[in-house]
Amino acid sequence: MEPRSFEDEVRRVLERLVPGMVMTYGEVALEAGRPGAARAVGNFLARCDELPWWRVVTATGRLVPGNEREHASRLRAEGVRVANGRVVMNLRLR
DNA sequence: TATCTGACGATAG
DNA sequence: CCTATCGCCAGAT
Repeated sequence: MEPRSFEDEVRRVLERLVPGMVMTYGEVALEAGRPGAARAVGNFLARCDELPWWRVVTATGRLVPGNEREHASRLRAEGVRVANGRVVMNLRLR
């Protein structure tokens, strides 16, 4: 069997995200079976308009550099809290 | 095979 | 909180 490409793996992950859900680039990479490829995920999303790229942010909740206005707008439209240019992340208590 | 690029991430200061 | 660094990855050259 021909192994699916990196981009196809990322599509699989993004396609099952629903409005209001947000993931980090690193999480997407992990779910796609490519731990550590967070940077590659960003590069791909940068030139992919068929996917919900706005539902992906950095590990600290930062939005897309240079396009924060639109990014925040799209997120808020789905009920996601955004403040000071970043998504209000859930506190992951351990 | 070697380098370079970039919507990343963790860490040190 | 911020910047500087370094490590990592997939693609393009």
